[in-house]
Amino acid sequence: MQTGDANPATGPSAQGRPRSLSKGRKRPDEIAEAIKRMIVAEGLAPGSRLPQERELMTQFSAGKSTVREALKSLEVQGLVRIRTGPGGGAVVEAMSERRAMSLLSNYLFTQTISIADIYALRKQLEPMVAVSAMRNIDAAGFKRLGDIIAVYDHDPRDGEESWRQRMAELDFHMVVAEYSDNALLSFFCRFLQRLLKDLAICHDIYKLDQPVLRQSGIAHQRELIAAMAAGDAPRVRSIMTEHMIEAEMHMLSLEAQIETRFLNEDDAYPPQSIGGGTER
Amino acid sequence: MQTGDANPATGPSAQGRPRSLSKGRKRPDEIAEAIKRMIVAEGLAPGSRLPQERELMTQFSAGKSTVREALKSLEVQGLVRIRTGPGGGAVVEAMSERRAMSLLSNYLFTQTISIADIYALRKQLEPMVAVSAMRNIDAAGFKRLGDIIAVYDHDPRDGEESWRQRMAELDFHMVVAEYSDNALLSFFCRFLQRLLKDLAICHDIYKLDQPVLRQSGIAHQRELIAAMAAGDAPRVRSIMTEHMIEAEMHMLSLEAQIETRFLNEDDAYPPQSIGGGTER
DNA sequence: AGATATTTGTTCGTATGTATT
DNA sequence: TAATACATACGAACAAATATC
Repeated sequence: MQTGDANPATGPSAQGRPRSLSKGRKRPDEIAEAIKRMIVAEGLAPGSRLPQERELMTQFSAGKSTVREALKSLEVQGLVRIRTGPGGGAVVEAMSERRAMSLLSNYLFTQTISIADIYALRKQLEPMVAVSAMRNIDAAGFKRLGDIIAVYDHDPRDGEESWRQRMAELDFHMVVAEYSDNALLSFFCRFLQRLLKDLAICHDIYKLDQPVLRQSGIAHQRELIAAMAAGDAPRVRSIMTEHMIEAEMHMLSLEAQIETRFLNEDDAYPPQSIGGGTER
Repeated sequence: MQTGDANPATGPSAQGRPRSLSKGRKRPDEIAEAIKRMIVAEGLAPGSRLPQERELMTQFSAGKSTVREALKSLEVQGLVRIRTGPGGGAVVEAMSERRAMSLLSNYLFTQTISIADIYALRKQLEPMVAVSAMRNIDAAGFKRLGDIIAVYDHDPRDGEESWRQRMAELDFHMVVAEYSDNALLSFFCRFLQRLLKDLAICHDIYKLDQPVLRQSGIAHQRELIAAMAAGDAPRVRSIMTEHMIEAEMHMLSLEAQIETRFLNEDDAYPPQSIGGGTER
């Protein structure tokens, strides 16, 4: 049964769309939910292929564009990726951290967030994540941290380089959090770091070089690496706490209230635009 | 210029779609991004109306279903709501916390999360959020908290009621977090609470009554209310910390590793299904 | 490398549902 | 109630991408 019985030009006559009931819910959403249920029910892992457009059309007796909308919805939610060509179609996908952050930033867009808010959290979470990372980091990880420090181990030539150094400082913490095995903690930390990278207000702050602070930051980070290598959890915690307090004081001395700016999942660090729709 | 010059049945001949460049990006995504940019550029607040389908079609020289897909994408992201009828169309919307959590849970679905992970965070964040809430809560807030406690101020008749009591205990913390003016902190706490409500493993745990723990929990919460009313921040912090430690011990004694289950934004507390696509 | 087949991507006329006036 | 304005849905035709031979 081909939805419309291949009714040529006449069209309207035998419309025949049962459409169970039009109880508020719209067709594409119903289909999207049905597909989701299918994914969980069959325990489809990332990589599994879903039925293709054609088949979904008949399966749900829906039109092409309706099915497409449903698929689009799933794509935006980061649950599937759609490919063209032979053997193409929708494949189940694991949502990227990047997309999760973009989506979340859309929510925060309407909220008011201050730098103080962010640091109130970082003061608690960064020490925790550092201790957690300590238990998993390896030589390669330490090398990555060392390489990052090298980026800001000298005076910046201009505001541009100063900004890049601040980004690298945040990358340092990004890498640390990456080694934590607490996925929630890691995500929260990295999200806060991402916010600091993208917030419009911070952008201006980062252009100013603060030699004293930068020196102190590097000192803290080197001590941190040593403490992590030594497996000294209390020391890791206290160093990171002090590091955060210092960073907070610096940031607070500049700006207080800011409006959340959007993160864009595609661009590098553009301070404004809403979080991404589709990967790449 | 009407997209296709109202070319009747001939159709294909003068296709004339410039399509700037087909560099990987697909049309609906381009349009969605363009609309997003429009929203930020013009600073459209929630409630503002976007151009309607017809106009967007001409504006982007795109077909109906293409525009529709773009709009669908924005809808899933919680940025607009679409209404039918005269004066209908897409209106800018503030993303709901509920949807933000659903979307985020889709990401966590593929990660491994343990109860210990959740409580490691709660131990830090709940005391913080309680202190933060203390500064904003009013008489009405205290009344809400008291009413919630009443739900579990007695022995449950069965596993069903025991479960409802556990939900109410989490609601207590939900309300506390609601009064914090740190939107990030509040969101993180409430998200953790939501996870505890929806995780499949927890579902089983909640069916067992633990009279001793419940009594102790109530005692803590009553002390907490008193400390908040008195504006005693250190006391609020220490009570909540102890409360969390106790709760963690209880939960850990039951289960360790769990797979993240999805949150569903529509249903009440169903332990499995992927987070919602569209509101309501 | 080029041709071909497969499958998604996009358009557009038509028809219908739904909310406003 | 009717008219109107708008979204919602269908599906055939065509375009573009991509895998396979």
